[in-house]
Amino acid sequence: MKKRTISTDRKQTPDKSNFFEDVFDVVRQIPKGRVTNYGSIAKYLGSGLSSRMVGWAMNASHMMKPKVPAHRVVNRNGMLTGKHHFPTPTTMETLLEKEGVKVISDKVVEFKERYWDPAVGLL
DNA sequence: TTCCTGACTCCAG
DNA sequence: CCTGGAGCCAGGA
Repeated sequence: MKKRTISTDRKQTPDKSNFFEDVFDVVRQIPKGRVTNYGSIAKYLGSGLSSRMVGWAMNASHMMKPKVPAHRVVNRNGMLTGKHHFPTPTTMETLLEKEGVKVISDKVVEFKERYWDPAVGLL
């Protein structure tokens, strides 16, 4: 097996892998009423992780405890690309609006102002 | 092991 | 402005 994946290689890890833990940890630190994008998280973790991996990790976030505020993570356009993966298609925007984030046409209003960069927030 | 898919992003046309 | 293709890493069949 040439391809040595983290989970297989580190199967001794208690959780799925350190990767999930890192992603969740960052997402959980997103301030209420703020949002971020996959690319920034990937870049913050940095190392070679791709944006897709972040979103992919979010897919497992639902079963994680404490629950991860995946609704605060959107794509670079501020569009709620992952809304379809929530219990209901309206869950994501509902949660966001409840936190004070307006969502119109599956997009975060004033995304640029609502944007929260992990590298800055965790500074 | 190889092939396919994915909650993304960037670059061209 | 919108669409398509390539790059990206990890997991499942």
